[in-house]
Amino acid sequence: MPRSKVTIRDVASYAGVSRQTVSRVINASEKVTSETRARVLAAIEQLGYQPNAVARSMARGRTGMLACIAPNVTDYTFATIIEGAQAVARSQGYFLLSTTAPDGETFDYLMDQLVKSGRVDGLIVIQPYIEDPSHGVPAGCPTIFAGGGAHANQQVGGSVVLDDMAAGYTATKHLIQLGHQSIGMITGPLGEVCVQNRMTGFENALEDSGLESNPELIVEGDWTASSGYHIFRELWLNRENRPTALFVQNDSMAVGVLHAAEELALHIPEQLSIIGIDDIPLAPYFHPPLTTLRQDFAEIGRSAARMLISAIEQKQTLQRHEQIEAALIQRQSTGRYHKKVALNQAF
Amino acid sequence: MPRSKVTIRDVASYAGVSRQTVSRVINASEKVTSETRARVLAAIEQLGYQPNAVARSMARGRTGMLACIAPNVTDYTFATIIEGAQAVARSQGYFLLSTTAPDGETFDYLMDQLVKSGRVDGLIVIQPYIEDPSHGVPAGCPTIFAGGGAHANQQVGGSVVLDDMAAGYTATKHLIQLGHQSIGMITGPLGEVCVQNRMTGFENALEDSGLESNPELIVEGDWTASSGYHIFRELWLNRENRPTALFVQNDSMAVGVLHAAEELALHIPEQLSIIGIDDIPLAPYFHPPLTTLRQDFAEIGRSAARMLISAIEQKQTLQRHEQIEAALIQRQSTGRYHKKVALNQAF
DNA sequence: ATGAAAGCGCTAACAA
DNA sequence: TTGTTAGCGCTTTCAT
Repeated sequence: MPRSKVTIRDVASYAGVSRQTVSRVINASEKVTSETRARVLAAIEQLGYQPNAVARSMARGRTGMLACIAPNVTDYTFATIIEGAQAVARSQGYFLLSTTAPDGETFDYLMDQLVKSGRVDGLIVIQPYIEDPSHGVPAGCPTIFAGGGAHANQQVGGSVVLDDMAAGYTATKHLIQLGHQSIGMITGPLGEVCVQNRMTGFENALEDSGLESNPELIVEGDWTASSGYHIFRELWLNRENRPTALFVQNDSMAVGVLHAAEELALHIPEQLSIIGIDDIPLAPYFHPPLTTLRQDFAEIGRSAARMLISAIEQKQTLQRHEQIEAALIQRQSTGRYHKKVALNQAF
Repeated sequence: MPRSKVTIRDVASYAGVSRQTVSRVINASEKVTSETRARVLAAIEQLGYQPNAVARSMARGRTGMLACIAPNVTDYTFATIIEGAQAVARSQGYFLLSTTAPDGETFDYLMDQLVKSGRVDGLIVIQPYIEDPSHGVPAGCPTIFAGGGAHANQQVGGSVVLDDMAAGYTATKHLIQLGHQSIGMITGPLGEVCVQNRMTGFENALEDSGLESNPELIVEGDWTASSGYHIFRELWLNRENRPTALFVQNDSMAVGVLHAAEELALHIPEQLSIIGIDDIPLAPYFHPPLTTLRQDFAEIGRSAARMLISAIEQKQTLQRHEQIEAALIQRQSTGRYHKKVALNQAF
């Protein structure tokens, strides 16, 4: 779109005032007579004037634009964080530019193009990987780390993360309370912070109940349903000890497991309990409906945006670190451990 | 982030040239001695200079920023379109700002803030509703309508849409070819363009095969799994004529149907064939794996971004209208119609 | 309460 | 090939 033709000058001359007065009106300054204000407002209305955002950014040195960087935007969890952040940003007069950084090189490029070139005032970074969480966010750029994991040792920036350790603990405890003693786990990629934390929660829960974790029953997946499917088949068909319950670190993989179990004519939860994490919208519609932990991703996004804007507007320091708890959603994929049922498949 | 402190002036004086020369170097103009260029480049490197994007936008009258407006960004289909568009945008040196416009008021606000205030150079609009598709996109703003439906009568702007009529036809034809004669349909919200087109395709396919469409077997859903679930229960339990096959206008609703069918102890596809649309990532993992039509959403986004950038750079006119075809993905939720099986439920 | 002047950092048009 | 002169549209001093 070519530059909008009507500028502050036009409004000023139309209203018979100086440009500064117009500026004062559109910036809601108090130091204008209500009469002058009315005249200016009328002129604005008449001319259909809309202040040029680029010029304002130029003059003010701030753009009112935030960026959210995530590995991708199609994943339900990331998208929901982004949507939450966008809602808050917009309500506070900011815009949120979301973009993907699948690798470090892209991330660096974005830092140049977004931050160093002054396109945005602040950053929400969703960076789930353990390796170098900040990955070179330019010093002085207000940044909030969201969702991924506790980068608590971050020298700059606040964070809003899931309490993954508690989530792993809760999920595992749920299975233990149902009487399960042989509990397996399918993890996400080991290079991600949340995966490690969920594992720790898992181990802690077992330990607190005097159970031993069996390394044979812990397998690394890649978050996809496909990986859950293949891992479970392998686990069920080729291992000596079969678990009676499985903690799967996200719902997509859990669906893969459910599907494989179905193919193997396994009865869920009678022969195997399965718990996921995320509570994606389709979770209640799986076969059977999936017990899982609900994460409030939208709230993470909202909270991150709030923190970021506060920091930008210097209302508060950036050192806050927030954790969002997950809630157990009990459906039909988990059930009490019944020794007989688990051992003989005579249904 | 406060304005980056090193400007083109600093580089100029450091390199002992004028600002204009620096400008030429960073804009890859040919009219610079390779020796000067080297000196300037060295200065840039030394000082860690990064051109200020806002100032460039100001001087050039263009921002290099595009916006994609969708009803939401969490829906898999929208998110995928956005991701495709982002990839192309970035590869061409643009940024894509995606944002949501759940209602007309928000849309208008965005037009002011994004277009009239000069924040973006062009627009990709995902507006699935029949009512006023352009909804007041300011004249002169390069715009591409994506995904929603054929706004072919759009006076301004091109479009990249799904061939929903063909999709509806293909889905229905598939069921007919399996021998089904009593075919029901669960549609999306009737106010959406694609819904109408898919219905037309459905009707056409029936007609071409000499079948009559039964209005009793056509019910409006809202795209959610929950609506599919409830509609199907109602359809199955309270209607006189049960269909032997169901065309469900998206995969989420199809999952709801599958779930309800499971609860009713129906055998799919022996007693009922179900076909969806979208091919969401989890479709192969449903119970049974869902036959559906795959839509290449990423390609829609890519194509839309390409068209938009071409239009902005005046490489071509905006009047192109592209249609993306869907592909039948045959899985296990559809099967041949067997009269006996359908009539007696003795499995 | 209002206005005049001086930039913000860059590019475009013209000169040299 | 390089430098000079003007802006882009707005906000921010500082006067008045």
